[in-house]
Amino acid sequence: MAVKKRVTLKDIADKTGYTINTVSRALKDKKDISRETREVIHKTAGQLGYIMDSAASAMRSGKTKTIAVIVGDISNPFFGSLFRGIELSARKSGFTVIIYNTDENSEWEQNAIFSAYSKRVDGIILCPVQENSENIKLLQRMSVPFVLVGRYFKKIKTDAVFWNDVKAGELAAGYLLDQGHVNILYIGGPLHISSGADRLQGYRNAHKKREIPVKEEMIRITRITAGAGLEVIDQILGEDLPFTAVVAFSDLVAYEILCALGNYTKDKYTHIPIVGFDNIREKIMFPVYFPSIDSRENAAKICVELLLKKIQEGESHKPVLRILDVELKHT
Amino acid sequence: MAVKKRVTLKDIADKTGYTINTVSRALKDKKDISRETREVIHKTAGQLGYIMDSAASAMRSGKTKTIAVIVGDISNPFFGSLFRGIELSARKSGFTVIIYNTDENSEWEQNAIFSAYSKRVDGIILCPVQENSENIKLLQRMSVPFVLVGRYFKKIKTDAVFWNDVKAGELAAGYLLDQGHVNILYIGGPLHISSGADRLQGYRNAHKKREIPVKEEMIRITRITAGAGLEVIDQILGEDLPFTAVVAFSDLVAYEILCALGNYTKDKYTHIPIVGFDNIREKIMFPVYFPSIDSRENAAKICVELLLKKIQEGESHKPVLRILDVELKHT
DNA sequence: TTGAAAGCGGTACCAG
DNA sequence: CTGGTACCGCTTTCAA
Repeated sequence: MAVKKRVTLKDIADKTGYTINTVSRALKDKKDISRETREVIHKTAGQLGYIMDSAASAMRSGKTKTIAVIVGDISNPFFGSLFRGIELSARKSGFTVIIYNTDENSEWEQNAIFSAYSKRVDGIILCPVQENSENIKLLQRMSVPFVLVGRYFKKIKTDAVFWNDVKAGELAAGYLLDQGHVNILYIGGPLHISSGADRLQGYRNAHKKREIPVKEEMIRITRITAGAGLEVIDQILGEDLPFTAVVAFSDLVAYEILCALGNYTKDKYTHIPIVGFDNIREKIMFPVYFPSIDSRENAAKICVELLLKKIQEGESHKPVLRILDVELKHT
Repeated sequence: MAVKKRVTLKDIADKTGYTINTVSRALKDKKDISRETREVIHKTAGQLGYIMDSAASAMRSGKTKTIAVIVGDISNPFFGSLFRGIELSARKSGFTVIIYNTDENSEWEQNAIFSAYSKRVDGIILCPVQENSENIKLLQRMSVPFVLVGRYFKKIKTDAVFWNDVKAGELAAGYLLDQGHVNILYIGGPLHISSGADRLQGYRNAHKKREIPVKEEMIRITRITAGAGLEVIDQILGEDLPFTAVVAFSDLVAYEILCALGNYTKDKYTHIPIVGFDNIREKIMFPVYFPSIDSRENAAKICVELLLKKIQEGESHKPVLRILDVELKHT
């Protein structure tokens, strides 16, 4: 049963005596084809091992049933887990997913967008780099349906699904402040990233509400790619900064910090009070415990639903902001 | 600068006065087009914001410059990291990557293969479920270039890149045996999976070489999807099994086991001797340390190179097995 | 060096 | 209910 050449509609048409057209419609179960015909065609299609050429289909119909997901780095479990959720939801609606990594770099982000457009994806889910807003404007000009995830632009109206990061930052810092800490090291992401700015704002708010002054030297901004946490903490430890607790930009950064601190304490497994974000331990079990901020909602699913809705509605769609509520979780 | 409709070659042709054909070849920098013409065409293409329709291109040329990666679960950092490496290598050669998750389920694996075929991917990198060999035979019949990663079939000749898992198992068990442990719990993957079978073989070999008897009740086979480690250890702890050390199927399972054991000891962070596989800490820092088996080679890169070679060579390609040497790494 | 024409494999649209 | 035909946008081949 060698299947060297691709089986096409024509092969089925030849074998059954119907036209390509009829075969095409029969296989799509259009109701204007008689039950008998449909069955015959389906059967021979099965026998021949027919698999539709989606490139051809896409070309004519303009629909690829494919969405692109563009994120910083898929090997980051936060994105990995998000992506997995997206794939699951997308699959349920018959969509396939292409992935692009930006490494938090605008140029690669642009390449990804171009490539996705070139492949005629039906829509894009993007966690934007946010160094500038060029790429977003580009997406808008191309009029490809897209949804931002995890980050948003204050000045541009787009669909977006993101966490309430001001509240997140406030919860994190507040938790530690309420334990009596007043020197809380804050290691956060760049301020051009909305979550970076918002979480820091939350950190400040928490202090203000408790009338505790924020010490600016406790605030450290860093890259959010892998290894960044290590670098910062390494530097900080050279400064003799009197911090007694830490708010880390993500659980991953928190782990990096604990790794680094481990080198400076006798017992590697006694760690200082630290709070992270993303609650990665809910997805990947890990035997080191600290509180983490997260939402109860399924961001991935919400993204996909929103995107599909947007794809359906087309131009008439009005931008929707879905802000996910967050809470502090003790695993 | 509204770019509503897609810009096509025709638009450029109309604007420059050349034919579609000439435009196409000019944009591909074929040398049978005069420098002048090329420049004019490139310039107007830029002005109009032309982006090639790869669906159309693929249809005619048969090449999509896309590969599919099919793995168990991308949210597993092992696969996430592998995938990332694949994407990096593929990108360098101008390839895009589609991803499919099988959840270690043959049926989904088949769907993934069909979908990839339908999208006319140029090649596939697959970590096979191995419940049976139907899907591999399917791939061979479809004559899509593919490379297996992490697992191989003893009875079927295919291209494959995988770790020396017998040695891996031997190193892991040997390390613990040499520390004086004689009751080493082995928590491994299903035996139909090559790495599951091979690592267990290695565990046995290590005992044999040291003339230490293997106690069969120390051998536990489990699923390898998330949470499986927890289940097994939970059950084992009800049995009062006198193990003093553990060989875990992967670092992820090791972490799960440490989580579970944490519930039964006073100090959560004092853990029993355990050895894992994959050395996930090399990619993602975690402040819990134990030895892990891994290779020095870049599996992802090797996979991509092999696949691209196979794509180029076509039918003439002879299957290649790349067995990666492994070692025990103390982070 | 450039142009004309024939497809790639489907789908949309209209006719019968 | 089924067939005919144009056509999606690009690449290939051959001719000029």
